[in-house]
Amino acid sequence: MTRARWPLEDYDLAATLTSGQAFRWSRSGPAWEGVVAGRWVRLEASGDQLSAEVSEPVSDWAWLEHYLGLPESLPSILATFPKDAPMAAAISACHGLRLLRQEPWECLASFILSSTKQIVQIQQCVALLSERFGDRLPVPMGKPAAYSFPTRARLAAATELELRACKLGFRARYLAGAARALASGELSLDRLGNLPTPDARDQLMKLPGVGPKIANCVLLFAYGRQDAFPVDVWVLRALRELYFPRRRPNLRTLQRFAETYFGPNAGYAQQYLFHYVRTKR
DNA sequence: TACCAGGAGAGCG
DNA sequence: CGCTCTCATGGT
Repeated sequence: MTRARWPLEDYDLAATLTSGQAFRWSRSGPAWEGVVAGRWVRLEASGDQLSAEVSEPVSDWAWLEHYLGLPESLPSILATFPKDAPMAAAISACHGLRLLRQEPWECLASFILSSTKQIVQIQQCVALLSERFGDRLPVPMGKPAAYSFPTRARLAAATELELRACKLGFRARYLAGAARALASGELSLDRLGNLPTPDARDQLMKLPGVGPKIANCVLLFAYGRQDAFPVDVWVLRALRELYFPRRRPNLRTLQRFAETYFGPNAGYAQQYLFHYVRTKR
């Protein structure tokens, strides 16, 4: 089977795919085309249905359901958010916004090269890396070429200069260092899944180019740690404006506040705040 | 032309 | 610690 359908409830596909968590999706008319788990995928949401199309027959769609978080119930997550005015505004502005569950290596690599870059630039870097170091994937007739995201081993073997040619700039050294540390077995992304969130975060931060923000992005967007709360400048601004309009708490203070105040799904709440402040201007 | 985006890491008091 | 500067690149 190359097509599948699901009922869709409380799911804004466009907002989810463009909310700065994944960087491989491009709009194609009413649909979205991208690469998930080494497969070319076309997604279209119409009314209360989601349809997916892939280029080669598959017998099991669990990989895509997992990526999209389809089994997850959004209302029960939103119910854990604090009941305050800023959160209420964010929820009503971003109805159906979801968290994806991405492959850890691709997510980590994407966020290592994300620092000081806008979403379009990150998309461009990821596309260049995939084109040059990934494998060409089968696509339906007439579609532009698509490539898998390069493996750690492949990027570990690349020179820093080759990575710089993908417009990574000073992040090329970080990505090469992280790819090599993982390829050598010095650190295993698989083992992180079994660790408590703070320990997993410490492990990630041993990698070059990975600080608290990027570690939290990976925990949230790839490992499903919905308590991880990435604070970038947008969220920093939002927290200060919405919750501390008079004082000016520093990053550390806000980080601690966020992790307790927003509850067990703090990271999910963060995504709502992030998307809310980014789209309202 | 000069300046800005916006995360990690190094350097400094 | 906590602040400040630098890093590469494309856009204004």
